[in-house]
Amino acid sequence: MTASRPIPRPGRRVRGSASGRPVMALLDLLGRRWTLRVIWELRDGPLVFRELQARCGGISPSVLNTRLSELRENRLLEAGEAGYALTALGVELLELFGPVDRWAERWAAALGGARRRGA
Amino acid sequence: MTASRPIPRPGRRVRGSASGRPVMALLDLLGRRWTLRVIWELRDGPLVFRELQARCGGISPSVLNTRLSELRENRLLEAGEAGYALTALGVELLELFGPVDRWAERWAAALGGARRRGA
DNA sequence: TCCTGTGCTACGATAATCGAAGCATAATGC
DNA sequence: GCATTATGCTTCGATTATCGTAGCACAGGA
Repeated sequence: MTASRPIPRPGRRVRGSASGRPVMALLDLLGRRWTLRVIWELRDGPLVFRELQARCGGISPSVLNTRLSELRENRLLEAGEAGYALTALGVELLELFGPVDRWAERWAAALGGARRRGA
Repeated sequence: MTASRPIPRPGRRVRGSASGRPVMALLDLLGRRWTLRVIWELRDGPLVFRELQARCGGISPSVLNTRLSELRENRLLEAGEAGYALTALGVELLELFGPVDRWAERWAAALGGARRRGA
């Protein structure tokens, strides 16, 4: 255990917010590197540790394990027979990102159409 | 110039993904520390630099400036008379988080009701 | 001129993340 | 029994991101 920051949880004080408002805890949790990506990669079903690691582009196992712990602690994810899977709560959260996926396409179109820079 | 990581953009390769899929770029962008929070704090209107910094719990100005650059570069935010404000795109993205806010409340309720640990 | 507020930079210190290697366990094949 | 493979996961040194404080340059206002 590397004993990093406390895992953000609703009702607790979180990074940069003394309020403990749920959304602040959520933003803290999701704002950590790879967290959003991990949830995203589990959208089509459970994945074992190493497969999940690969899907996340070779994220280092220590960080992945840390993220898995945080997400498990917050009941967004659980370990089962087939590997790690989103819980019912996790699926709900993921579903909120469905529109985000579609929006990202429009965002890309807006950026690509509006400017002619970069690659 | 600290020349950190390249700013993620749709169509470019991003952290842990060679695909350049818009949603991957978005996850990379939003997965950086304080990014979600900055967008969130601008939900009620423009804020000047220092006020935004304060709302984010005293985030260090260098990081805030980095985040602002990234968000400006991606047209989610712009600097105007009254300070920094979300663009139309930024508002759209924020609106996707409306359900997230409500969901966070239910999430907190689920966690609080289901377990009796921690403090 | 002296405040105050603005956006923002510099820089040393600290914490998070990386990258690679490896451990312990369990299942499989021989 | 013994090697092989796959599993979840740990360790550790190196790199990167973020922090925290101080301060600069500019623009009013008094």
